[in-house]
Amino acid sequence: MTCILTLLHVTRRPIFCKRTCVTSHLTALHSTLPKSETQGPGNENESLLENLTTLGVDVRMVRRRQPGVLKRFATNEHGLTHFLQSKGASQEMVASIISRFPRAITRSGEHLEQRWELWRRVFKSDGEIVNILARSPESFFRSSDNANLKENIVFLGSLGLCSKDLYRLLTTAPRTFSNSLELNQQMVELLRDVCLSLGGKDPDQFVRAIISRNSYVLIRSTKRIKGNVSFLQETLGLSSSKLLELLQGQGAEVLDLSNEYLLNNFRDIQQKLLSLGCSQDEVKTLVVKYPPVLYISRENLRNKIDCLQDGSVNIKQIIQKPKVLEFSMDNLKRRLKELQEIGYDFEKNGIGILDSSQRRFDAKLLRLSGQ
DNA sequence: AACACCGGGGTCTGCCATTCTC
DNA sequence: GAGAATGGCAGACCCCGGTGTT
Repeated sequence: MTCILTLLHVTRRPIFCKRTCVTSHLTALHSTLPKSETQGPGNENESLLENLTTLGVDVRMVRRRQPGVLKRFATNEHGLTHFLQSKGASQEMVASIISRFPRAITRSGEHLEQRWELWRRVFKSDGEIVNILARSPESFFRSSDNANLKENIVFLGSLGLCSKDLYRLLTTAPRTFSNSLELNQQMVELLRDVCLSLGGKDPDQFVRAIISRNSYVLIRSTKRIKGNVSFLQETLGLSSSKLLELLQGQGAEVLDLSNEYLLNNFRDIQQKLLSLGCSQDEVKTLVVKYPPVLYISRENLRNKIDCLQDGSVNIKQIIQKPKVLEFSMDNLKRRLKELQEIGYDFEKNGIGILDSSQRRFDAKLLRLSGQ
């Protein structure tokens, strides 16, 4: 298990204003909180409150999130602080970690050492773990069951994921670690069942394919995944083998969306295309050719289609080459404008130029301008 | 050279509800 | 019955380039 590591770079996925929303939400919430939540009940441990304040912890946040912790007499805030600092966390990080997941201070030094050692079986440096902790304290601290964690690591390793995929799984969805072993096993069983029910011959390979393409599957409910598979099956009317292929391919990317979101987005796509004179079959063609279209928010999708149409791209061309929808609005607008300036004819030349990489697009544009 | 096809890369938490445990 | 542990939820893309074919 010690070889489960490969370096990976971390950049982005839309982090949906979550943190800023929480902050503003907090400010708004605080002004309306009942007195007991801002001042605290009388049975809180005063010396603990002092300790936390000294450490820079946001006690109001603690009181709001896990008030029971403040009533405890035996806590380990200093031990936790020293422990995390010895691993490279800054004082601010520690304060933020405790503020966001107060129960962290109830973990003993021995427990922390053990848990860290287990995480280190997957991550090769303390710094990587510190970064994840700073991002998501709950993933590390929510469970106190180290034996379960150990079993989870063994189980996830036994799925036969390549080291890169396993590392990515636990970097991007560290909550997987804190799931009960049973929960993770249930999801894997569900995926195997889906595969077998669709006539697949290699359920293990299917599980690996799904997890490799969508790291979030294991932190979703089986109800959600099951619902989405059923929805795709019923809506797209594909044969079992075609659906199996879809799920192992780009279809995996939309499996973790909420059932309702998937349904609503499909309806939006359908409504938009039908209003443009397309047939029901063409709606399905679009989704099958490019399942991630279900991921795109309603407004974004409408804007992109409108923008392309305004730039003289035909909706039928979009259906045939839906990958163009993957590009940002800004990018599409820019390209359409540049192409318009040189009189590019989409009807004659197709829309392939729109979904090429920037480098290829620029090179092509240069050639066309030079002619 | 130009194009189409295709798959790769990166990427998630903080909260609430329910169940468990003491 | 309180606090701890665990399960589940909402939210909502973009870009690059290898390779085979003509």
